[in-house]
Amino acid sequence: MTLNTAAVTVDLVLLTIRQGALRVLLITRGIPPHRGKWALPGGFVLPDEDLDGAAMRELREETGLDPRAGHLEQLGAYGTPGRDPRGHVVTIAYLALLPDLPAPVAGSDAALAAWRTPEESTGLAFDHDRILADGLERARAKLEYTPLATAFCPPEFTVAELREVYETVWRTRLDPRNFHRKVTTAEGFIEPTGNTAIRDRGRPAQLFRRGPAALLHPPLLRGTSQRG
Amino acid sequence: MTLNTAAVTVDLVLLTIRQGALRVLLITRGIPPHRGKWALPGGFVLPDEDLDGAAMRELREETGLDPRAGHLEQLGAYGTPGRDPRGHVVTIAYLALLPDLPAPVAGSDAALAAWRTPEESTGLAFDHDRILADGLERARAKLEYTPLATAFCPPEFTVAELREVYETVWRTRLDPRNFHRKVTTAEGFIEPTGNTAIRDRGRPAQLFRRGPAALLHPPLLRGTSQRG
DNA sequence: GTTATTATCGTCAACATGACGCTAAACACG
DNA sequence: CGTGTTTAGCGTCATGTTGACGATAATAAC
Repeated sequence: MTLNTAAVTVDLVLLTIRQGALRVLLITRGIPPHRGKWALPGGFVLPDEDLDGAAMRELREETGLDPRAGHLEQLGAYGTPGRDPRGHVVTIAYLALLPDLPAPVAGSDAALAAWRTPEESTGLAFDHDRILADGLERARAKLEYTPLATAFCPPEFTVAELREVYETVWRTRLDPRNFHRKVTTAEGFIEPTGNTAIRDRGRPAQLFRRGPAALLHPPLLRGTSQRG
Repeated sequence: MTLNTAAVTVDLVLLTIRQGALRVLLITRGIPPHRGKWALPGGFVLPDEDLDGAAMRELREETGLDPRAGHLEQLGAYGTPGRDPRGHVVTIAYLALLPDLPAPVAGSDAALAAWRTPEESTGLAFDHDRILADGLERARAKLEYTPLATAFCPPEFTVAELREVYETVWRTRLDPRNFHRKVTTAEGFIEPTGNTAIRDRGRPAQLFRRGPAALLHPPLLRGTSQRG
């Protein structure tokens, strides 16, 4: 039965919004191959460990975050021969959308892990450039027809904060009034908590939490308005 | 580096429309485990073989079909410990949408392979019930916002044939007039070939081929009309 | 010819969208 | 306190899209 075996790893595309920009968590590799290069965090799947379980374990190890705080889903399998010089290594990539973390990165040396923008994140080890590109594309597409933008937000958030998620991930500006109408009328997207908050300036805003919907009806299409 | 290795297989969810129903290709297992049970076709990834390449090879072996005739995409990785009694086996599942094949199933014993409806396809070997369910869900979702319904059609097809694809996969009825308007106005979905064809009865219909679009704008949402 | 059947175009009300005006409620400043 | 600035959130309107369905065209069967 040992016709052909491969090592199986999981790699994580961890996305968050920090300092007004979409950022991905990268680590520097401490051991060969690609020693010293930037790479996506990841590791081997342990014996008797579920793929999803391995991804959740890695997420906890890298960020100290409970996977339930954000969103974690499988992105795809990458197994091109030669993608790892050590031999046949198949990696299962996962995509996570996370709220901005209170602590930088728990459990990791700050010099070895950093939140980078996608533009700063070229030349990664292995085929991680491709995996990152696939993850970004998946994230952008999913914001249209799922309520996953809320995964980038803390438990309570304002409509403006949710709009900033869309504007950041899609690299566009959205009309605040039309956006407000769309997200508050989309069934099950967000629910008012009854609380209000003052963010920087201006009138206080209502706080919302994520609603029960798994799909957006109608979707928030990207062809929305550009604001002056 | 041999910390933990697993066997890597590909399994295929091959969907087509035959005799007015959506059908999936199943095989009967000739060897243990699960000998005699129905299962999705699949096999081991060969050394130095790409995952996509292994899926295309299996597709050719099982159907005799060129992968370019339909659509083939990765569905996901399944690696729960215990899913295969032989040990740690991770499978990469692929989803294919295929036109109705001229020959039944080339290169396979007819008694060992069959096109079954999803309703007939419960109790499969391994975790193939789950993989099949995920594949069906993916196919249904993708018809909404991609032009992949054309992958179920021959190179030239009528609007009515395309509509039957949607009706079959979604298990609904769509209004022929509104459907015609939507697919002919959606940019790059289908292109007229200039030919016409008479199908069963009635006025001859124009023939179309698939257009260049990769995404449907606007999407064909499922909330369409029920016809009496 | 008449009838049955399907293709394709047209109409219309309901709804959704994008552009944008307007008021409300906070803070900063004098 | 009053005024200016900022953001929240509501309202309006022209335009586009959708679903329901009428009408006509083009074929085969008879």
